[in-house]
Amino acid sequence: MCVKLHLVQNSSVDEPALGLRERKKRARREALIDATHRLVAEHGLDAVTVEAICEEAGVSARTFFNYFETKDDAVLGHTPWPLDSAATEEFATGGPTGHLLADLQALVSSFLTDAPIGRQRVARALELAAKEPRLFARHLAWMEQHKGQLSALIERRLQMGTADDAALSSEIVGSTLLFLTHATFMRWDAAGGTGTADEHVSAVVADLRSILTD
Amino acid sequence: MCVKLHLVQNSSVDEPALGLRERKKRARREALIDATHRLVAEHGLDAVTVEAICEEAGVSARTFFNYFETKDDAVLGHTPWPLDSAATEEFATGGPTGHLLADLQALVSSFLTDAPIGRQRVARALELAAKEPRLFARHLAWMEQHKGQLSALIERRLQMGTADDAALSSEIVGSTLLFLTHATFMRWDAAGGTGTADEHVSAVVADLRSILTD
DNA sequence: TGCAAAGTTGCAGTGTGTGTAAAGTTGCAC
DNA sequence: GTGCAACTTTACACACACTGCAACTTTGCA
Repeated sequence: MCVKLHLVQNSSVDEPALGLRERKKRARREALIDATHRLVAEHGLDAVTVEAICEEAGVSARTFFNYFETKDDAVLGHTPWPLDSAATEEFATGGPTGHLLADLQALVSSFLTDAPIGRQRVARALELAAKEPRLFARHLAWMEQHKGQLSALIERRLQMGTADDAALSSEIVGSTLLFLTHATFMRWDAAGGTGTADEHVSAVVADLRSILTD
Repeated sequence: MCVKLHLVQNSSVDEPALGLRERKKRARREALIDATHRLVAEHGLDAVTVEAICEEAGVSARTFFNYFETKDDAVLGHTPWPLDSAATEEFATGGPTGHLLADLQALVSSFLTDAPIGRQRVARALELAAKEPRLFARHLAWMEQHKGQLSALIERRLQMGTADDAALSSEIVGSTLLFLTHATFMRWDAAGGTGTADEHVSAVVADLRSILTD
């Protein structure tokens, strides 16, 4: 199968123009995700083989695994999580507001908003994940993988916080951060992708608080 | 390899004496878990094949998969979650205290305490899971698998609760329940398995509350 | 003792994921 | 443009997880 890649010229100003190599890489990555979505939507996760996906995308099976660790990751569009953004740095150094909870919410919001995969593709991934529990699990696992980095981030933050905050373990704060991200993600999805990440994370926090303060 | 099973005579009064068949089944199950623990502790998860485990346990590879869905499940001792215990029933019908939070805590505690696998084995599983992120992931996946049942449980409970509780979605309560279970599980492990599940779940709730009420 | 139900086993097969080395592309300096 | 270094893709071989199936063995029970 002969497939042409759509190479989009990056016209943003702050990002230096990407070379052909990098653009091809991204295009191929998205082509693989899209091919996976198409096939899985039609036949279901287990009935689709990596080989079939590769044929659809016009790429060798070996290449597939250069892009994704597992088949499931291709559906989810998972890639190593860029935990070195401006938002994470600001959080670690005590910002943006100085209140732990508010800043956690801001961080969750930035995670969901600046996802390294387009909004539409996220939506399609969610749709499929709802039908295939295994995908959901994989998503959780993927988040869990980054918990070490997250904990380190939080460790930095807690050391410059108030005495109150410092009494918390970075472990539990990290878990909470993951939980908030996850729950917000789901709530956003349940709302059909409408609204902003900010709104949803606030709603989740409110619910949680109401459960915990009986 | 010729391996003899240790068949423990069940002497409890309320449980009718188990037949030979059932006792053998349990013994084999535990033998498989133990063999897996031994080998994985020594060589690491990825270096241990199912075949090796079966040789150690004196069982055919095919039999292994009659007991566990995946290799990872054998480490974790996972088995279909018995969500029809007395504790779950009590929770669904508004008990034991009538306060949602307190009853959630009791439920978490019962999950961890009445695990269908012995305390020691749980401890060993936790030890191994700490070193192998994939196991953790699988554990999360396993919990996620039961979320549907959990949601149904919570749905029943919420319908007989106060107006306050009824405003919550069973979704978020279910997620919270899973989160509490998970976080407590980890905290218990971090404490080296000392203390009771009750104590740890309370501590987790306290921490969470302090994060959320800035 | 004998029969039905439950459990175990070997075997063949599918599919995921990895290591490796050769072949093809791109970036860049001259 | 030419040429070389760095990076990517690809084919191939392989290990291993896991499944379906059809004997075969063991247990429960009359």
